[in-house]
Amino acid sequence: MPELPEVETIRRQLSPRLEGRRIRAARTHESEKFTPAQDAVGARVRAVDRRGKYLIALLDDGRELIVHLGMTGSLAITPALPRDPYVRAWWQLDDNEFLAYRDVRRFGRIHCVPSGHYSAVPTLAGQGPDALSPDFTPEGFHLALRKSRRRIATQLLSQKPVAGVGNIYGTEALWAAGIHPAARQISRPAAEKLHAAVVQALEAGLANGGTTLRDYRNAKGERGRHQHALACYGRSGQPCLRCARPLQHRRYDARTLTFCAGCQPR
DNA sequence: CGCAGCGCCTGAAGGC
DNA sequence: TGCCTTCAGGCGCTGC
Repeated sequence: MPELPEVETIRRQLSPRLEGRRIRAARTHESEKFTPAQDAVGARVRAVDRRGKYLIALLDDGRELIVHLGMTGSLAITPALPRDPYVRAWWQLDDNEFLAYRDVRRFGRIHCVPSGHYSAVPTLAGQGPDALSPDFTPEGFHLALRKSRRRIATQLLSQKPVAGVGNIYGTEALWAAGIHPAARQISRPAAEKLHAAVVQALEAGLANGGTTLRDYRNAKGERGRHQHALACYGRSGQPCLRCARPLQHRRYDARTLTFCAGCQPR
Protein backbone atom coordinates (compact mmCIF):
# COMPACT_ATOMS: atom_id res chain seq x y z
CA MET A 1 0.00 0.00 0.00
CA PRO A 2 1.54 3.29 -1.02
CA GLU A 3 2.38 5.46 2.00
CA LEU A 4 4.50 8.60 2.12
CA PRO A 5 7.80 6.97 0.99
CA GLU A 6 6.18 5.27 -1.97
CA VAL A 7 4.24 8.36 -3.04
CA GLU A 8 7.32 10.57 -2.67
CA THR A 9 9.40 8.12 -4.74
CA ILE A 10 6.80 8.35 -7.49
CA ARG A 11 6.62 12.15 -7.18
CA ARG A 12 10.36 12.52 -7.63
CA GLN A 13 10.27 10.36 -10.76
CA LEU A 14 7.22 12.02 -12.29
CA SER A 15 8.15 15.61 -11.55
CA PRO A 16 10.85 16.12 -14.24
CA ARG A 17 8.77 14.22 -16.78
CA LEU A 18 5.53 16.12 -16.21
CA GLU A 19 6.62 19.69 -15.51
CA GLY A 20 5.86 21.91 -18.49
CA ARG A 21 3.81 19.22 -20.25
CA ARG A 22 0.34 20.04 -21.50
CA ILE A 23 -2.36 17.41 -21.09
CA ARG A 24 -3.73 16.71 -24.54
CA ALA A 25 -6.34 14.05 -23.84
CA ALA A 26 -7.57 11.72 -21.12
CA ARG A 27 -9.76 8.66 -20.68
CA THR A 28 -10.93 6.93 -17.52
CA HIS A 29 -12.82 4.02 -16.06
CA GLU A 30 -16.51 4.87 -15.72
CA SER A 31 -16.40 5.17 -11.92
CA GLU A 32 -16.82 8.68 -10.55
CA LYS A 33 -13.70 7.99 -8.49
CA PHE A 34 -11.69 8.42 -11.67
CA THR A 35 -13.68 10.47 -14.20
CA PRO A 36 -12.43 13.83 -12.80
CA ALA A 37 -9.07 12.97 -14.41
CA GLN A 38 -10.62 14.15 -17.70
CA ASP A 39 -11.16 17.65 -16.32
CA ALA A 40 -7.42 18.34 -16.54
CA VAL A 41 -7.36 18.15 -20.36
CA GLY A 42 -5.99 21.34 -21.90
CA ALA A 43 -4.03 22.42 -18.82
CA ARG A 44 -0.26 22.52 -18.44
CA VAL A 45 1.53 20.98 -15.44
CA ARG A 46 3.53 23.58 -13.51
CA ALA A 47 4.82 21.34 -10.72
CA VAL A 48 4.21 18.02 -9.00
CA ASP A 49 3.67 18.32 -5.26
CA ARG A 50 2.76 15.91 -2.47
CA ARG A 51 0.94 16.24 0.82
CA GLY A 52 0.82 13.11 2.93
CA LYS A 53 -0.22 10.34 0.55
CA TYR A 54 -1.78 12.72 -1.98
CA LEU A 55 0.04 13.51 -5.22
CA ILE A 56 -0.89 16.95 -6.49
CA ALA A 57 -0.13 18.25 -9.98
CA LEU A 58 -0.34 22.06 -9.94
CA LEU A 59 -1.91 23.18 -13.21
CA ASP A 60 -1.31 26.49 -14.99
CA ASP A 61 -5.02 27.38 -14.94
CA GLY A 62 -5.25 27.67 -11.15
CA ARG A 63 -6.44 24.14 -10.54
CA GLU A 64 -4.89 21.01 -9.06
CA LEU A 65 -5.05 17.45 -10.32
CA ILE A 66 -5.06 15.29 -7.19
CA VAL A 67 -4.31 11.55 -7.18
CA HIS A 68 -4.60 9.20 -4.20
CA LEU A 69 -3.23 5.72 -4.94
CA GLY A 70 -5.39 3.88 -2.40
CA MET A 71 -4.20 0.33 -1.79
CA THR A 72 -3.01 -0.83 -5.18
CA GLY A 73 -2.60 2.31 -7.27
CA SER A 74 0.48 3.13 -9.35
CA LEU A 75 1.45 5.74 -11.93
CA ALA A 76 3.82 5.30 -14.85
CA ILE A 77 4.91 7.27 -17.89
CA THR A 78 4.97 5.16 -21.05
CA PRO A 79 5.55 5.90 -24.74
CA ALA A 80 2.50 3.84 -25.67
CA LEU A 81 -0.73 3.03 -23.90
CA PRO A 82 -0.34 -0.32 -22.14
CA ARG A 83 -2.95 -2.98 -22.93
CA ASP A 84 -3.77 -3.59 -19.30
CA PRO A 85 -7.31 -4.08 -17.96
CA TYR A 86 -6.35 -2.45 -14.65
CA VAL A 87 -5.40 0.95 -16.09
CA ARG A 88 -8.28 3.03 -14.68
CA ALA A 89 -7.20 6.37 -16.14
CA TRP A 90 -4.67 7.77 -18.58
CA TRP A 91 -3.56 11.16 -19.80
CA GLN A 92 -1.87 11.85 -23.13
CA LEU A 93 0.85 14.51 -22.89
CA ASP A 94 1.98 17.00 -25.52
CA ASP A 95 5.18 15.03 -26.09
CA ASN A 96 2.93 12.11 -27.05
CA GLU A 97 3.83 10.06 -23.98
CA PHE A 98 1.15 8.73 -21.65
CA LEU A 99 0.71 8.96 -17.90
CA ALA A 100 -1.14 5.79 -16.91
CA TYR A 101 -2.93 5.20 -13.61
CA ARG A 102 -3.21 1.51 -12.72
CA ASP A 103 -5.31 0.37 -9.76
CA VAL A 104 -6.43 -3.25 -9.49
CA ARG A 105 -8.75 -2.77 -6.52
CA ARG A 106 -10.02 0.71 -7.36
CA PHE A 107 -9.49 2.07 -3.84
CA GLY A 108 -7.73 5.12 -5.26
CA ARG A 109 -9.32 8.42 -6.27
CA ILE A 110 -8.66 11.26 -8.66
CA HIS A 111 -9.88 14.86 -8.26
CA CYS A 112 -9.44 18.07 -10.22
CA VAL A 113 -10.26 21.15 -8.13
CA PRO A 114 -9.49 24.87 -7.94
CA SER A 115 -6.25 25.32 -5.99
CA GLY A 116 -6.75 24.86 -2.29
CA HIS A 117 -10.43 23.99 -2.57
CA TYR A 118 -10.46 20.59 -0.94
CA SER A 119 -14.08 20.21 0.17
CA ALA A 120 -14.36 17.23 -2.20
CA VAL A 121 -11.29 15.66 -0.60
CA PRO A 122 -12.06 15.74 3.14
CA THR A 123 -9.09 13.66 4.27
CA LEU A 124 -6.70 15.99 2.45
CA ALA A 125 -8.52 19.03 3.83
CA GLY A 126 -8.40 17.76 7.39
CA GLN A 127 -5.03 16.08 7.57
CA GLY A 128 -2.19 17.22 9.80
CA PRO A 129 1.29 18.38 8.78
CA ASP A 130 3.18 16.26 6.29
CA ALA A 131 5.55 13.98 8.21
CA LEU A 132 8.61 15.23 6.31
CA SER A 133 7.74 18.92 6.53
CA PRO A 134 9.16 21.35 9.15
CA ASP A 135 5.58 21.81 10.38
CA PHE A 136 5.68 18.33 11.89
CA THR A 137 7.07 19.09 15.36
CA PRO A 138 7.20 17.01 18.56
CA GLU A 139 5.21 19.71 20.40
CA GLY A 140 2.44 19.91 17.82
CA PHE A 141 2.35 16.12 17.52
CA HIS A 142 1.89 15.65 21.26
CA LEU A 143 -0.82 18.32 21.32
CA ALA A 144 -2.67 16.72 18.41
CA LEU A 145 -2.50 13.25 19.99
CA ARG A 146 -3.96 14.61 23.22
CA LYS A 147 -7.05 15.86 21.39
CA SER A 148 -8.35 12.31 20.88
CA ARG A 149 -8.87 9.29 23.10
CA ARG A 150 -8.66 6.80 20.25
CA ARG A 151 -5.94 4.16 20.16
CA ILE A 152 -2.55 5.53 19.16
CA ALA A 153 -2.36 3.26 16.08
CA THR A 154 -5.80 4.42 14.96
CA GLN A 155 -4.76 8.05 15.42
CA LEU A 156 -1.58 7.56 13.40
CA LEU A 157 -3.58 6.03 10.54
CA SER A 158 -6.20 8.81 10.66
CA GLN A 159 -3.74 11.28 9.03
CA LYS A 160 -4.76 13.92 11.58
CA PRO A 161 -1.79 14.19 13.97
CA VAL A 162 0.55 13.65 11.01
CA ALA A 163 0.03 12.97 7.30
CA GLY A 164 1.62 10.17 5.30
CA VAL A 165 1.67 7.22 7.72
CA GLY A 166 -0.09 3.94 6.87
CA ASN A 167 -0.11 0.56 8.57
CA ILE A 168 3.40 -0.50 7.49
CA TYR A 169 5.34 2.55 8.64
CA GLY A 170 2.99 3.14 11.58
CA THR A 171 3.71 -0.39 12.80
CA GLU A 172 7.44 0.17 12.36
CA ALA A 173 7.39 3.51 14.19
CA LEU A 174 5.39 2.18 17.16
CA TRP A 175 7.78 -0.77 17.47
CA ALA A 176 10.84 1.49 17.26
CA ALA A 177 9.40 3.86 19.87
CA GLY A 178 8.36 1.02 22.18
CA ILE A 179 4.71 2.08 22.27
CA HIS A 180 1.82 -0.38 22.31
CA PRO A 181 -0.52 0.21 19.32
CA ALA A 182 -3.60 0.05 21.57
CA ALA A 183 -2.37 2.74 23.99
CA ARG A 184 -4.91 5.54 24.34
CA GLN A 185 -2.71 8.24 25.77
CA ILE A 186 1.03 8.71 25.73
CA SER A 187 3.34 10.95 27.72
CA ARG A 188 5.19 13.91 26.30
CA PRO A 189 8.52 11.99 26.20
CA ALA A 190 6.76 9.06 24.49
CA ALA A 191 5.23 11.43 21.94
CA GLU A 192 8.67 12.88 21.22
CA LYS A 193 10.07 9.39 20.81
CA LEU A 194 7.23 8.45 18.45
CA HIS A 195 7.69 11.66 16.47
CA ALA A 196 11.35 10.80 15.86
CA ALA A 197 10.44 7.18 15.07
CA VAL A 198 7.83 8.21 12.50
CA VAL A 199 10.32 10.46 10.69
CA GLN A 200 13.04 7.82 10.86
CA ALA A 201 10.76 5.02 9.59
CA LEU A 202 9.53 7.11 6.64
CA GLU A 203 13.03 8.35 5.72
CA ALA A 204 14.38 4.80 5.81
CA GLY A 205 11.56 3.64 3.55
CA LEU A 206 12.21 6.52 1.16
CA ALA A 207 15.95 5.77 1.07
CA ASN A 208 15.08 2.21 0.07
CA GLY A 209 12.70 3.28 -2.67
CA GLY A 210 9.58 2.19 -0.76
CA THR A 211 8.12 -1.15 0.34
CA THR A 212 6.86 -3.72 -2.17
CA LEU A 213 4.89 -6.50 -0.50
CA ARG A 214 2.83 -7.30 -3.57
CA ASP A 215 1.53 -4.47 -5.70
CA TYR A 216 3.68 -1.39 -5.20
CA ARG A 217 5.75 -0.27 -8.18
CA ASN A 218 7.43 3.08 -8.71
CA ALA A 219 6.89 5.21 -11.84
CA LYS A 220 9.45 3.11 -13.72
CA GLY A 221 7.68 -0.12 -12.79
CA GLU A 222 10.38 -1.15 -10.32
CA ARG A 223 9.83 -2.69 -6.88
CA GLY A 224 10.92 -1.05 -3.65
CA ARG A 225 13.55 -2.61 -1.39
CA HIS A 226 12.34 -1.65 2.07
CA GLN A 227 10.38 -4.89 2.58
CA HIS A 228 13.74 -6.48 3.44
CA ALA A 229 14.37 -3.89 6.16
CA LEU A 230 11.06 -4.15 8.06
CA ALA A 231 11.54 -4.96 11.75
CA CYS A 232 7.92 -5.56 12.77
CA TYR A 233 5.27 -5.31 10.03
CA GLY A 234 4.50 -8.74 8.59
CA ARG A 235 6.80 -10.49 11.09
CA SER A 236 4.14 -11.85 13.48
CA GLY A 237 5.39 -15.06 15.09
CA GLN A 238 9.00 -14.25 14.32
CA PRO A 239 11.40 -13.10 17.04
CA CYS A 240 11.54 -9.44 18.00
CA LEU A 241 14.84 -7.99 16.79
CA ARG A 242 15.34 -6.33 20.18
CA CYS A 243 14.28 -8.96 22.71
CA ALA A 244 13.80 -12.16 20.65
CA ARG A 245 10.29 -12.66 22.02
CA PRO A 246 7.86 -13.70 19.26
CA LEU A 247 5.99 -10.74 17.77
CA GLN A 248 2.21 -10.81 18.08
CA HIS A 249 -0.59 -9.47 15.94
CA ARG A 250 -4.06 -8.31 16.91
CA ARG A 251 -6.93 -6.59 15.24
CA TYR A 252 -7.69 -3.11 16.52
CA ASP A 253 -10.42 -0.99 14.93
CA ALA A 254 -10.62 -3.31 11.91
CA ARG A 255 -6.89 -3.37 11.14
CA THR A 256 -4.13 -5.80 11.90
CA LEU A 257 -1.35 -4.45 14.10
CA THR A 258 1.86 -6.35 14.78
CA PHE A 259 3.83 -5.56 17.93
CA CYS A 260 6.13 -6.94 20.61
CA ALA A 261 4.38 -7.47 23.94
CA GLY A 262 7.76 -7.26 25.66
CA CYS A 263 9.16 -4.08 24.11
CA GLN A 264 5.78 -2.36 23.65
CA PRO A 265 4.01 -2.74 27.03
CA ARG A 266 0.45 -1.50 27.57
C1' DC B 1 -17.95 17.32 16.14
C1' DG B 2 -16.06 12.75 17.35
C1' DC B 3 -16.25 8.31 16.33
C1' DA B 4 -17.86 3.44 15.32
C1' DG B 5 -19.34 0.61 11.69
C1' DC B 6 -19.93 -0.51 7.12
C1' DG B 7 -18.99 -0.70 2.09
C1' DC B 8 -16.08 -0.40 -1.67
C1' DC B 9 -12.86 -3.72 -4.59
C1' DT B 10 -10.09 -7.92 -6.33
C1' DG B 11 -6.50 -11.43 -6.20
C1' DA B 12 -4.27 -14.57 -3.28
C1' DA B 13 -4.34 -18.05 -0.03
C1' DG B 14 -6.33 -21.58 2.69
C1' DG B 15 -9.89 -25.22 3.67
C1' DC B 16 -12.35 -29.12 2.16
C1' DT C 1 -8.67 -29.94 -9.34
C1' DG C 2 -12.14 -26.78 -8.18
C1' DC C 3 -15.23 -24.34 -5.47
C1' DC C 4 -15.99 -21.50 -1.53
C1' DT C 5 -14.56 -18.50 2.21
C1' DT C 6 -11.52 -15.37 4.27
C1' DC C 7 -8.28 -11.81 4.24
C1' DA C 8 -5.68 -7.53 3.02
C1' DG C 9 -6.96 -2.16 4.21
C1' DG C 10 -7.31 3.53 3.05
C1' DC C 11 -10.88 6.22 2.98
C1' DG C 12 -15.76 8.01 2.18
C1' DC C 13 -20.13 7.86 3.99
C1' DT C 14 -23.86 7.27 7.41
C1' DG C 15 -25.85 7.69 11.67
C1' DC C 16 -25.57 8.01 16.66
